[in-house]
Amino acid sequence: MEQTMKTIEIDESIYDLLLRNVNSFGETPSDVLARLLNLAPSGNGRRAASPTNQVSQETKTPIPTSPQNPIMGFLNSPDFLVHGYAVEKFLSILSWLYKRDPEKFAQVLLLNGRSRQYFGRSGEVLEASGNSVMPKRIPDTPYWVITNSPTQLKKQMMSDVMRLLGYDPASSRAAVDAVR
Amino acid sequence: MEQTMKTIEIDESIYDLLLRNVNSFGETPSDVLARLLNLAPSGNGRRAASPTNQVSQETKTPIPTSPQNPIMGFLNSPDFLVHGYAVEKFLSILSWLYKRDPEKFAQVLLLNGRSRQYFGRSGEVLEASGNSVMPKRIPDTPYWVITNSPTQLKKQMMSDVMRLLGYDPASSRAAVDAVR
DNA sequence: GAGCCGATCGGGGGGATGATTA
DNA sequence: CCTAATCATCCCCCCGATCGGC
Repeated sequence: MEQTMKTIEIDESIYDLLLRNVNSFGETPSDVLARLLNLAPSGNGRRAASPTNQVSQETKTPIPTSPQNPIMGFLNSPDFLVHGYAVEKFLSILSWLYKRDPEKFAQVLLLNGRSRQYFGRSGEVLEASGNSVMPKRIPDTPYWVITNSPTQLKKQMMSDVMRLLGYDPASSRAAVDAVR
Repeated sequence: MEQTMKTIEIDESIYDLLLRNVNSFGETPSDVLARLLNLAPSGNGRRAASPTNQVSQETKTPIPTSPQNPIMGFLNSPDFLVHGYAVEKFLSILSWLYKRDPEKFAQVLLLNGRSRQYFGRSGEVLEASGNSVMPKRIPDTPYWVITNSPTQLKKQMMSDVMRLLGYDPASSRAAVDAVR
């Protein structure tokens, strides 16, 4: 067990829970936790084989292919798949996001870069914040976005928008990957 | 909602797992654990048939999640969540603190390092106290802070500010953790 | 402004890292 | 001299916007 240990404080009720789940002599709180959380024990011993695990253990997100995710459905729909350019896809996704929750979408107005304003209620606002910003109206929406940016930045913007609007990482990743 | 706390040592891999499962600012390891261990079979739709993995808990008390004190509300608000950089978050929190009590905020002027002045009423004051100090105005505030410091020091500063302004440890910790 | 998209490259800033000092 | 904490240099990444490609 050559592992770095960390010390944390836990609520007594959790402590009790751990106690109740001690399975053999000599188990440390860490051992019990590892089992309960379904982690492979660090050094020794066996692990409880339990495939379905609720806890997100890795950063790797297995991308769901079926529309378990509302946005997946959209990203695979003809309406979206028509688009060829990254800009079109970018705008299209934003438009869909707006439609899903027009109120909350207003939050995107908070996003900006070092100097540029990323979103606005008019193209002029955006033009004022930088040069050759190429503002475009997000279709069927009262909002505008800047459009002159590396694809990588468009992805970044999409990621920020998704986070702000409260989407889960998987949906966010899907949307980001779709900007291309 | 005061609970006795217990201190335990856990494997670093578990610690990392907890970190990856932090859902909102201000959550303690205990909060995260509570959520993970408490997991109902499945939140949505189908249930994972994995009794092997089920935690024995006759605990009827739903384990408390993070208390909602005012600053946590802010830390989870769009206004704060927009920010990507540690500096931005740092400034944003300070701005919020100022707004809550502009008078008392003046206390921060007392904070300094070995040679550098940390806060001031102008950028020049701060520049005079060190090199490449990168003074920035705290938004919507007559105060400036130095900005060129390791994140760890920004956290320290935040901690000091919170203490000076009389915030409780939980709020302080939440603010400190949010600088990242 | 009006052709439009977006890669490329210059510039600037964040903040890690190594230096410095108590 | 050694350690811990602060300082500030400087690398790297990110953003901006020009300009090449279609």
